Amino acid sequence: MSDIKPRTRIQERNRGSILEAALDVFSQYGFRGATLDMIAESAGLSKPNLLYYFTSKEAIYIELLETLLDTWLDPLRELDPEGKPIDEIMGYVRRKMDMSRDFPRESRLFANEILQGAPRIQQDLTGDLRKLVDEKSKVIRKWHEEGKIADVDPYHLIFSIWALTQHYADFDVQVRAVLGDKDPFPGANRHLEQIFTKLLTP
Amino acid sequence: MSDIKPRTRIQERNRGSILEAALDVFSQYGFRGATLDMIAESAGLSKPNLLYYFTSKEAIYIELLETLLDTWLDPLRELDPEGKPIDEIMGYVRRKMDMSRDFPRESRLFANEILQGAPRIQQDLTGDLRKLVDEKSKVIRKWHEEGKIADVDPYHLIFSIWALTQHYADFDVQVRAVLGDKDPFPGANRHLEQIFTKLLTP
DNA sequence: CCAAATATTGACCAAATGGTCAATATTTAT
DNA sequence: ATAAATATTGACCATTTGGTCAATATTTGG
Repeated sequence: MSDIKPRTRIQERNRGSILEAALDVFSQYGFRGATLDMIAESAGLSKPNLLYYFTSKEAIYIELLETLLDTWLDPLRELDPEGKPIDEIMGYVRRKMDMSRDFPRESRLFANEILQGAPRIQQDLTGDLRKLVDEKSKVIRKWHEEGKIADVDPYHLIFSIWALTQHYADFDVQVRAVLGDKDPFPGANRHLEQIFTKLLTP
Repeated sequence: MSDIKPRTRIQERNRGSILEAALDVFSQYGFRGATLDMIAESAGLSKPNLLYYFTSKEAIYIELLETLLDTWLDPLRELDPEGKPIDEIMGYVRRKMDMSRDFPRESRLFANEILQGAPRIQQDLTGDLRKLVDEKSKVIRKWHEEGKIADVDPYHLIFSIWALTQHYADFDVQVRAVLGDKDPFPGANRHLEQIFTKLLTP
């Protein structure tokens, strides 16, 4: 039934190396600024070898972007309309902070694609993302109408969460330059807890 | 005394066109992803003509970055230790929002340089920026000790202001994809006013 | 072990890129 | 009007870039 051959040991290994290396390079230099040579060198392969596994530079980039988008919306999807509102929102903030701490390169890949004008994910933005944000905005608005949280603009609340959490990944270089050797995340988590608790408490 | 020749009418015009075009291209694609041909075309000049005015791609980029950094810290410098704390901080937020609205490309140029690891402004980050943030953090801490504002982490407060204000410039494509045709800034300004007023009120 | 399948890579290619340069056009200032 | 200074750009260059390809090496599975 399935005509697709399973991936060999070497394919698994090398595709993984390439995607790992590519994530480094694309997240730093964006699509146009990255080169196949950079990625190949970082992956420990020759360029033709790399191109044995992926048909083109674009194919690598698209694979990374699609993987990223598959998971990037999950934290917001988990916001439960039946849960306690402040807990649910704070849970979302925590999930996003965990992602910024654990997947900074993915965050920067996304930031880079957005800075480029989002040429490859425009449909995702106006489609799935918009729908999800619309949906969760209704939930947040309803929570306010039930007196469970303060009156906030749901859209700008969600943008705030993105802005504040992703900043620690995207502007990591700047944050660490200012803070010196100190890990930013513990203080950031406390600070964001404070911001959103005060903001949302009715 | 001064050996420097004044710039001619044509030099002023063409340097301006080049810098304007370069800001467009560098803010979208970063240094590596931008090309002299793109900039020249956007400026309405030939590439050798462009290079008559600037010695290299790097020289154009550095000029833009230096101009940017000259003004980027001004809003924070204006924070007056003798003023009313919440007014002063809200003033800073407003100045930053005005910048995001009026100079989105500059914000994106900065974001792009940071994503690249800030190779050309590392000294600015660990030098002037750090000093200024340290200085204003002391002011904020003192305001709290005098009971004028709530207890907040001054560093993360400043990062929050950066994150929330710059987001509207840097992720403009995403914000507008979600909001549709609606101008994000009025709602954003109200929302940020709410966030910081609640956060800071003792 | 061995043949088939997969993986590797040096050599190569056309196009793109950051420039350089000299001939020519335009502007300036007297 | 005119000579000097400035501005413009086609042609060119060396290097880089995203690939392509065939010879060879390695792995796989019977």
